[in-house]
Parts: sequence; C-alpha cells; structure tokens
Amino acid sequence: MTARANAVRAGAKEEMVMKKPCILLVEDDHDISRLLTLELSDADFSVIHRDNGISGLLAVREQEPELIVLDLGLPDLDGAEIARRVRKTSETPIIILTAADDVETKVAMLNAGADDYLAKPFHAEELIARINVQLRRRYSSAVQRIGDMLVDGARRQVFWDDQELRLSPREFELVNLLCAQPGRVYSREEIERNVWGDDLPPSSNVVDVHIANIRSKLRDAGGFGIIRTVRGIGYAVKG
Amino acid sequence: MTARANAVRAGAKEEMVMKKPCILLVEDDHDISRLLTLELSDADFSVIHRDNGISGLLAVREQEPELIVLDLGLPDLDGAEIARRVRKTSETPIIILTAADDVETKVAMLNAGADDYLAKPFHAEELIARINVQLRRRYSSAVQRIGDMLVDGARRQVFWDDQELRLSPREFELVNLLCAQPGRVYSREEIERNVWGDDLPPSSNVVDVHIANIRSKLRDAGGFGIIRTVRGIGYAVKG
DNA sequence: GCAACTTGTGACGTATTTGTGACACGGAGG
DNA sequence: CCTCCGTGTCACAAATACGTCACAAGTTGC
Repeated sequence: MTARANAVRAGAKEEMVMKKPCILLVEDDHDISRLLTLELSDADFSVIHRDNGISGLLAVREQEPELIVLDLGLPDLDGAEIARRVRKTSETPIIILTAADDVETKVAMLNAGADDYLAKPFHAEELIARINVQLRRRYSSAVQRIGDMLVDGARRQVFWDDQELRLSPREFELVNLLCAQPGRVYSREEIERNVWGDDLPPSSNVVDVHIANIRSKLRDAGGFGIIRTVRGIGYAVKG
Repeated sequence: MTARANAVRAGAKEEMVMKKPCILLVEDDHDISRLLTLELSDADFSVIHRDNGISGLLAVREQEPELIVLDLGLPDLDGAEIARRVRKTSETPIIILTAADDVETKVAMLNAGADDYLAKPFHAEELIARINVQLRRRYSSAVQRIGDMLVDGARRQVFWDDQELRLSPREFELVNLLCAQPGRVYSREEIERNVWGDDLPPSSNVVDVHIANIRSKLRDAGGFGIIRTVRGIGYAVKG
C-alpha cells in the first residue's frame, strides 16, 4: 500500500486522493525544523517532528514513517547510532543531514545504514528530490497486476500468464515504473530521471531500445500491445 | 544474531500462524517499560507489563508467560525474592535487569533462580538476543520449510531431503536470512548488514563467495537452483 | 603444535547487460 | 504523393556483474 502510494505519487498529486507519505524529521535546531516542516508539508508530505534521538527512535516504532530525515548533530544520540538501530528492525529509508561535507563522515553514515546524505546548507528542493528518489527506490515493491501481466517488485519478477520474463535490471526498472500507474503516460525525460537517476544517459535513444527489447520479450511470452507508444511524448502501459 | 532471529520470526509469521512467545515485563520505570514494550513487540513478542512485584507474581500464575524480564529495583518486592518465588512453582526463564554491574549481585541473582542478567544501560537488541537464547534453550523454535529444504533455526541445521548440510556459521546465517522471507530479494548491502552486522566487511565479494559455497554444498546434497541470483541487486531463495 | 576448518581477499574468465550509431519504417502534414 | 520527423530495429563495442579459484590469516579442537 505504501508501495503503490509512493511509486505513484510523483505524477499523481493532482489527479487522485491518496495517502501522503509520512516523513519523520529528527532535528534539534528549531528554526531548521520549522522551515523544513513547512517545506515538506508543502511538497505534500505528512511530517512528524522529533527533536532528539530517543523520541525519534520511539516515533519510528510508533508511527512507522515511510522515510526518516535525520540530523547528525543531535544532543543525545549519534546519528550513526540511530541509523544502526533503525536498521536492526526495518529498511525504512534514511537521509542524513549534516554540517560537515567530508568523505569519511559520508562513508561512515552509509555504512551505518543511511541511504543518502545531504550537507548543509542545502535547498529544500534538493532534499525533496532526494526524498522522492528514496521513496521510489524502496516502495516500488508492490505486486501489480495488469491484465495478464504480473509485476512483483519484492521478487523483481515479471510474469505473463504465469510465465516468467527474464528481464535485465534496467528493463525491470522500466516496466516497474510504467506499471506503477497503468495508463499514465511517462515522457522519455521522466523515464530517464526515474530509471537512470544520476547516471544520466544524455544522448541517444536508450529508452526506445529498451522498450523494444521488453516488447520483444513480452511477445515471446505471448503478450502483445501492452506497452503503448504515445507519439511525441513517451510510453504507457495499457490500463 | 538478533536481527536474524527477528527476521526469521517476522518472515515465518506470514505463512504459518504461530503463537508469539509471551513475555512478562516487570518494570516500574515508565519510560523504560514503554520503550521495551515497543521493542519487544517489534521483535514479535507479545508483551504483558506489570509495574510492581506483587502483580508481577500474579501475572506469572494467570498468564503463564513464556519468559519473565524482571527489573531489580522494584518498589515493593526484591527481584531476587520474586525469582525465588517463581521458581517454587515453575521453570519459566527469568532475565534480570539491574543498574549495578557487580559480580556479587550477579551471583546472587543466578542463585535465586534467574537464568540471565543484564546491566543497564543496555541495548534493546541485546535483551532480545538473550531472550531468544533463553527461549531456545527452553522451547524449540522456528523451522522453515522451502520445497525440499528445511531450515531449523533452533538447531542451526539445514537439511535437503532429510540429509544434513554441513554449513559454517556464516553460511548458516546467510541461508537463514534468505529463508526468512522466501522469494524476497535481499540486496548485498542488506545481507552484509544482517549477517555481518558491525563487523563490517566493507570490501570485496564475500557475499558472492559464500553464496557459491552454499550452492556447492546444496548441489552435493542434490539441491539445484534454490538460490536465485538477481543481477545488480543480490540474492533470493525460490519461493 | 598440528590439522582441519572457517573466512576474507584479489585476480581472472565469462556471460550478460547496456549504450550508441546507422538505418529502415511509417504516419502526419503539406 | 512526397517529405520529414519521430520510432522501431539491428549489430557492435564497452562496461559490468557474477562465478570461480587459489591463497593467506585466523580459529578450533585434538
């Protein structure tokens, strides 16, 4: 449920009512937290704020947020420590905020189980962008059925008529994206941003080629016309 | 270890209805008890809380918990006294929490009938780990069956077709993790966090090598294709 | 102290994946 | 009917990920 909600949310804000993803913000600086709470709410997240590590940890259990934004310099607990303890029991994405921008800190954080890292000062939009990346990465694991096609995010498998398609990682990501919102048209740019992320393949017709390959594999399994081409824009799956 | 134990139980709960072990927590500090209740529930125990010795003793009779976690510094009764009285009528495992960490107390507690002893401050995971040890000692636990493979968490044994595989500790941990949720794909990072924990093997292809060894042992016993490679991500067992 | 075993590392071969450019195709508009 | 632009298709080169091996360091038990 979270899964779908988030996978879908990127483009869907305007069209349907859906549960807002809940962000837990653990930050002791009152000014920053107030500002961020506003910005995040604005970006259509529901925000829970805690100003110390202990109550932050409690909130993780009690509220089960979809994502955690964690300040490194908390009065009681070390950010890394919090990350480690969250990781003991859950895979909730964690984004760390910090004043320092050195490599060691970054590595230490990621080793502790953080998923991303943002050095102050930063723009709220950047944080929001990274939040969305993490949400998509983690919660694109829903099981989605579209006609005879079945997309299982947790297993990273796609079936047509109970026959598995052997998709490469990129192919799977692409299918998974399109299937997040059956019927919705994804532009090439949107697809590249979501599937390729920071790797940016700025040139060429990669998307088209991959779509072609996916179609071919679908055809081999007996599926036709699942992926619709929208001339001038991009692609969509039938919905 | 803790992480794994929980993962196993968490995963098992989806498929079979299994009674959660019931823990009786006797603790007067309200903050600690709230946190522990949450942590324990999270670890998939059912928790009963009492905040004094008398009602604690009553609860032992009435609820018949599988294990008792006992704070030493209670307002009405001495922890040792409680332990002794429980022992008059039952062998229910008892774990004592205490502020002091001296040897005499420890000996006194164990003499009174306690099974284990934990000095504050402690991490919840440590408590959970010790709880699991005690439960395992007293009751046998989680057995997972996946096709012809059988994973016995309590005995730390894996069988294929009733033939035992001789797995090294690490190998067992790895298999056990993957089998906690058959079908679910575990990323290398996730595997490292869960199997290696804080020992951090930051470099190299350890996971792959171990998987290869496990596969080889499975093959020797007649099992093929149990562990699926998910390119670009990690591994999963068929399910 | 020796032997057997466990564990992590680095190197290497191989199969798959992935991006690119060239070109064919086809519909929309003139 | 012809042209043009956006797509489909193909083959190829480069990059990458994974499986495997041999080895060294560390443990355990005898």
